[in-house]
Amino acid sequence: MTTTRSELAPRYDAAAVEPAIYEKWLDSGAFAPAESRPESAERFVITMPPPNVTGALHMGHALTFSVEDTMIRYHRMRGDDTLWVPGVDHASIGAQFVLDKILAEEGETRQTLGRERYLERMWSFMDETRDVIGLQLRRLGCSADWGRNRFTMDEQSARAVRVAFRRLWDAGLVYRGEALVTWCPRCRTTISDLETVHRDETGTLWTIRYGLADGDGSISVATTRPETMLGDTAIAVHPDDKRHAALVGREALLPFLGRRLPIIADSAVDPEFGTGAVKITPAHDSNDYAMARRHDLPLINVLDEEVRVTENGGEFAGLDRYAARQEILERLRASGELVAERSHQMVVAHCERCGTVVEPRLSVQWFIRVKPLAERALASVREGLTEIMPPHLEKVYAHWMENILDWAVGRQLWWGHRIPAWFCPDGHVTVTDAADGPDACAECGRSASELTQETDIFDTWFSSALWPFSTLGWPDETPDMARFYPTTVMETGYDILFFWVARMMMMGLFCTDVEPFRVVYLHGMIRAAGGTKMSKTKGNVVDPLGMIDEIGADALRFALTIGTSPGHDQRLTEAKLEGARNFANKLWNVARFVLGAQPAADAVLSSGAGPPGDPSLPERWIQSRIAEAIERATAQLDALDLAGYAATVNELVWSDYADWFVEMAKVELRRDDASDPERARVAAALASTLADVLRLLHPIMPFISEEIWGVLRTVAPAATRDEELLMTAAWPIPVERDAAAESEMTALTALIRDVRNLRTQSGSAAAAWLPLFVAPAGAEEQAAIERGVRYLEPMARVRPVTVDTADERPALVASALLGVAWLGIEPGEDGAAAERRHRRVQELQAAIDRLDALLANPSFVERAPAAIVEKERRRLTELRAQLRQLDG
RNA sequence: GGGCGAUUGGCUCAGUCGGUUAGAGCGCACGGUUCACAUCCGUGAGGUCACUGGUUCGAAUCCAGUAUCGCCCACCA
Repeated sequence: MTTTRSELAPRYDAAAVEPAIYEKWLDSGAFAPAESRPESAERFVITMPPPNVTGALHMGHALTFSVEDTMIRYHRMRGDDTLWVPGVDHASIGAQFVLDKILAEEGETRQTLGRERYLERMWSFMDETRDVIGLQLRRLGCSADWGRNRFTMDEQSARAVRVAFRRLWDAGLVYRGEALVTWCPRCRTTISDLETVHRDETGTLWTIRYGLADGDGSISVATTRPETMLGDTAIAVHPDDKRHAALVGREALLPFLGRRLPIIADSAVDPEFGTGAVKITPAHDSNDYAMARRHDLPLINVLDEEVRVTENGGEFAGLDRYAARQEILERLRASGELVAERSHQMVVAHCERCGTVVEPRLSVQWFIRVKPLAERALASVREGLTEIMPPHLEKVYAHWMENILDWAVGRQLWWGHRIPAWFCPDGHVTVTDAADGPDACAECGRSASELTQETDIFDTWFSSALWPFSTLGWPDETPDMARFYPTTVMETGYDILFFWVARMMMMGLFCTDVEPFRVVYLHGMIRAAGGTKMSKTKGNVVDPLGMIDEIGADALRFALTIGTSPGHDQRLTEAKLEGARNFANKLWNVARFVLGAQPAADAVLSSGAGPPGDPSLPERWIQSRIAEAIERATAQLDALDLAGYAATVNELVWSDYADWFVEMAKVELRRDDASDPERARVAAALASTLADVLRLLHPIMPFISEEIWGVLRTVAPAATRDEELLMTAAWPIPVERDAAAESEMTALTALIRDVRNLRTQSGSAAAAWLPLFVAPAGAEEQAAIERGVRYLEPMARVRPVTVDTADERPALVASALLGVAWLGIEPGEDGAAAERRHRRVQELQAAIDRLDALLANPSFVERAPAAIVEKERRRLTELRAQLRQLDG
C-alpha cells in the first residue's frame, strides 16, 4: 500500500488511520532487527514483560508498552541494533482461576475433569485467548518483533526451565522438605507470601482454659483461631513471667483430645498479650512452628487441603475450619472452659487472587536456597552493573534481598511447568533436564518405568525469572543470545520488583553469569482521578482500548508519559487525556497548514521566479529552536527521561512551531505576488522543519507522525529526504545554534507580547488597527525593530508603526528589550494601566535593590563562581536599562 | 514494629549540578467570526515550594527534626 495522498483529512480519525499505518509498518519488516548486526551499532534490547495470556489490556499495560515502544522507536531511528522481544505468560494460578470460573458455570470443577482433560481444556482456552492481548498491543502501536513472539509455556521455555532447575539441583541449591507454607484453600495450592494481602479486620480473641494434667489448677490461653487448638502440642509462657513460673515444666490437658501439652518457657512470648500464655500449634502458625523447632515439639496437622479438620482432630474430623470453630466454641462455652471473649483488631492474610483467608499449613515442598543467588544479585546492583531507576527503589530491592527466605517453588496446580523430578520407590530423587524424563534412577539405577514424576508444578515466576534469556534461545548458544544478550532495559512496574525483577537478577546471574539487563526502569501505578486504585468493583477503570478508539493511541501514549516520573504513581484524569488529544489535534492541524502551503511553493518554482533571499529571522530562529529541542530530547531519551522528552516536544510543537513560527510564516505566505520566491522559501522551510519535528515526535506519537510523514513525502519529498517510512527514518541531527537569531527573536516576541498586553489593557477593540510608536533603546535595537515591523504589525494588530525617539511617555507604555513602545490612543483616565505601570516599576526597583545588595556583598563576589557573578552583573545592567526606559 | 515515598498556585504535576523573577497543563477572569486548529487564539490574575532548625555568599533543591498523607515489608497468639 502506498500513500499518494497530497492532503490530510480535516480531522485525525485515529480508528481509521492507525490500523492501516500499523499494517504498513508490519509489511516493512522493520520491527525485526537487521539480519546481522550493523557494524558499530549500539545494542538496545528490551524483553517485554509478558502479559498474562488470559488478560485484557489494562492501563498498566498501556503504560508499560507505551514507554517501551517509545524507547525502542527512538533507538531504532538512531540506527541502533534494536530488538524488542514480545511474549505472553502462562500465569498458572491466574489462568487456572479464570478457567475454574468458566468450568464452574458449566457445573464442572478441576477435580471432576481430572488433570489430563483439564490441561487439554486449558490449551484450547489458550488458543482462543492467546492472540487477544497481542492484537491489543498492536492497537497501541507496539513495534515489537512479532517473529520472535514467545510464550512462557512454549518448548524453548520448558527446556530453559528444566535446565535451570537441573543446574540449581546440581549446585546443591534445591531441597525438598517439610515446612510451613501459606496455603490457599480455594486455589488449593501453596502460594507465596508475596501473593497474600494483609487486611485489618475486627475479629474475636477468645480465652480458653486448659486444665492441668495432674488435675491441680489450670492455665488459660488466648487465641483468634480456636479450631487450631486441635493441633496444639504445647503451651508457652515467658521465662520471666512470675504468674506462670510455677507452671513451667508441668503439663496441661488439651480439651476434647486429652493430649498432654508441656508448659514451656520461651522469650518469644509476649507476657503483656492475652493471658501471657500461648497455645502452640506448630503445624498452623509460623511463630509456633519456629518455637516447636526450638523445643523439639511434635507437629500435628489438623487441616487438610480443603481446610477441613483431619482425623487428627478426633470428633471434629471432616468439619470445615469455620464450622469446627463454631462447634468448638459452643462446646467450650457449655463446659465453662471458654473464660472470655472480646473483640480484637487483627491483621488477616488473604489470597491476593481469590480473597480467601489463607492458612499456614505444614507440607512437603520444593525449595530453592536463594541466599547465595541473592547476594550476587545485590552486589551487581550495588556495584552499578545493573542500575535501578528511580534510585530510591534500590533500597527496597536491597532490603528484600538481604532478608530473603528460601523460595518455595512448587505449586499444587496443574497449569504450568511440571517439576522435572522423579521419585523411585526407594525414596531416591532424580532431577533431569531431558524432555522425556530420566532413563533410570540416578542413585540406584531402577528403570524409568518404576519412577514417578513429581506432580507439583513450578511457581509461574520461575519461568518468568528466565525470561530475558529463555526468549533468546538459552540454554543454547544461539545467535540471538550472542547478539542481544544481556539486554539493555528492563522496564516494568515497581509492584513486581520482588516477584519478577529480583528473581530475574538472581536466575540471570546464576544461569548466564551476567546481569540480564543494564537498567531496571520501574514505572509507577496508574490511579484513578481521586488517587484511588483503578478497580472494576469501584467502576473507575479507564479502558485503554476504548480510549484509543476515542482519542487515538498516540494521545493515550502521550497522556501516560507527560508529567510523570518513574517510581511514582500517576493519576490519569479526564483532563489529562483531553490535553493529550488536543496536542495531537494541534499537531495535525499545524501539519495541514504546512502541507497546504506546499502547492504555492511549487507554483512559484514552476513560474521560474528568481532565487529566494536569505532565510528570514523566524526561519533561522525555528531551526535553532529545533536544534535545541533535538539536543534536549536526545539527552532526555538517553537518560530515560521520557516525561521530559514529552514536555520538550510539546513545547516545541505548540509554543515555538505553531504559535510563533507558523504565525510568522503566514506573513510571507500572504504576499500578494503568487510568484514571489520568498513564498517558496518559506514553504520549503515549513516543510523541512515539520519533517524534523515529526522525526522528533515519532517515538512517542508514532501513528500520527507517520501519517503526516506519508503525505509530506508526497508533497515535499526533499523535506523528508525521501525516506519512505518515518519509523525507520533517521533521528534528526541538530544544526548549529543561531544565537543571534534566538536573541533577536526573543526581543521581538517580547515586544509583540508587550504590545498585545497594552492593547488588552487599553480596552481597545480587538479587531482595531492601532497606531504604535516605538522608541528604540539604541541603533541596533532600531534596526531590529525595523526588521521586525512586518511581523509586529499583523501579530499585534498595529498600524502604522512609527519608530522614533520618544519625547513623551503616555501612561500606557510597554518596555521590552528593544525599547519603549506605546499605543497611539488616548489612555484617558485609565487608572488601572497607570497602576500597572507603577507596579512594574516597583517590581523592577525591588529586583534591582536585591541585586545591588547581592553584588555589594563581598562574600558573594569572592565565593560564588565568576560566571554566576558576571551573570548577575549583566542582569542588573539590563534591569536598570528597563527601568530607565519605563521611568523615562 | 521497621523501611520508602510524597507534601510546589483552586486541581494534576514538572523542576537537571544548590545560582537569586519557581514552570506547564487544566481551571479561573477578560477579550476574540485572523482562510491549520473553538480539540482554537490573545491577555491576565494566582505560589512565604508542609513546618522548624541547620549548612552555605546563596536552599523548593543538601542535612536534622516535626506533621500529614500514601505505599511496601514484618510471626504479636
